[in-house]
Amino acid sequence: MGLMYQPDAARNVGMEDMTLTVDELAAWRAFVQMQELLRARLEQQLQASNGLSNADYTVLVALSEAPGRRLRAYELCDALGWEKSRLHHHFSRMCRRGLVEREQGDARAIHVTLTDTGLEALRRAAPGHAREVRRLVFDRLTEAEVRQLGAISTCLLDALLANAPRPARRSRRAASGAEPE
Amino acid sequence: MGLMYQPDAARNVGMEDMTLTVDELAAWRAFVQMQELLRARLEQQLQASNGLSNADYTVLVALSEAPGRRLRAYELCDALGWEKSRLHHHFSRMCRRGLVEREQGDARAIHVTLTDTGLEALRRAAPGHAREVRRLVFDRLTEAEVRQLGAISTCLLDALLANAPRPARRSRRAASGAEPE
DNA sequence: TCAGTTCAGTTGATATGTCAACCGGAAGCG
DNA sequence: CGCTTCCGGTTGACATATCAACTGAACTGA
Repeated sequence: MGLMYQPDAARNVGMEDMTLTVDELAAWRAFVQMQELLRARLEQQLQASNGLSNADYTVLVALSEAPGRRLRAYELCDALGWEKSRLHHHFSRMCRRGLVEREQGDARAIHVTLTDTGLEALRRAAPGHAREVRRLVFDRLTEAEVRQLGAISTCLLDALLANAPRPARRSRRAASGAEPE
Repeated sequence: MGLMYQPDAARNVGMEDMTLTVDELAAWRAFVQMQELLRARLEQQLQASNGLSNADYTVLVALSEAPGRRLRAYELCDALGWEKSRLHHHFSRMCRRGLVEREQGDARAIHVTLTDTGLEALRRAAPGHAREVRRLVFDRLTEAEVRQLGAISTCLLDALLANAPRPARRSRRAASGAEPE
């Protein structure tokens, strides 16, 4: 997703049955580009200051909030919205760095546990990361815009979760409150 | 970036000097998750229907809009906001698939040219992709929300482009109108 | 109890993105 | 001219993400 959908694109590409209006086009392009740049910046800040990737950070946060600072692998997958393979690979890398530990539970259960090292890394990284988010995002928006952004995001997120891909996935917002179903 | 910044996270992680308000937290979490899911869905749709990645698609669109369907490598970098290394690697892969061609110009100039095959692939992919964007995003939003999303995105994007990282980058919105400077 | 299925987890191939180091032509400057 | 610096482009190492195939435990139903 990039700078596509410009009015010109319709001509060049044969999208005569244009599916998006000009306003939508403009909003979409700005959104996509903003979102990519923002992601890259946050990634760089985390990486440079703490040697963590966004993915690392996300895993650490999820574990730090779990009871006993650990979760079963598939729970973590659900919480993050990751597929099991991604988690497995990433988990292995984080294990090597001592941020998390693998524990064999009963039967097939594999527990992912946050180590002290991991928690310490998260503690060091969190304030700077939060500051960056404030600096790049919330310092630029009015209160109304923050509300709008939240509303739009929630609306789109719900739709995305609802019409899920293959297996009707369960709720993706783990760790926030009561478990679904 | 994931489910971080929950009120609980502050306790667990020692972010007592909380940098984000509760409202901001909620908006941020929804935004991040929505954005990741949306990206994944669009990627899957493109990949499944046309064997293209988002990155492929973005390159194809940028080239299709360029005069003569070609750009110098660094222009393409600028247009996409990619670093040269990323472009080089991706370009090589797309070359192998016959979507684009490499042309040695004068001196150091390398021209990236859209092939007929590439244009054809773009033509086949564009309508479905646009439909997916409409289905997942614009069908869910009111006109007001579309305007808000555009305004917020533009605002944040400008800020991101302004306080650029290392070398003060030039404008990132290429291919949309007159060339900068 | 056994067959078929589901499910958690693993693995490997491949695609993708990032970083830092490098190469050689171009530009600026004495 | 000769030197340095800048810059477009290349390369390789590595981290990351995705997919499909596989393993073996647990469930299901006869």
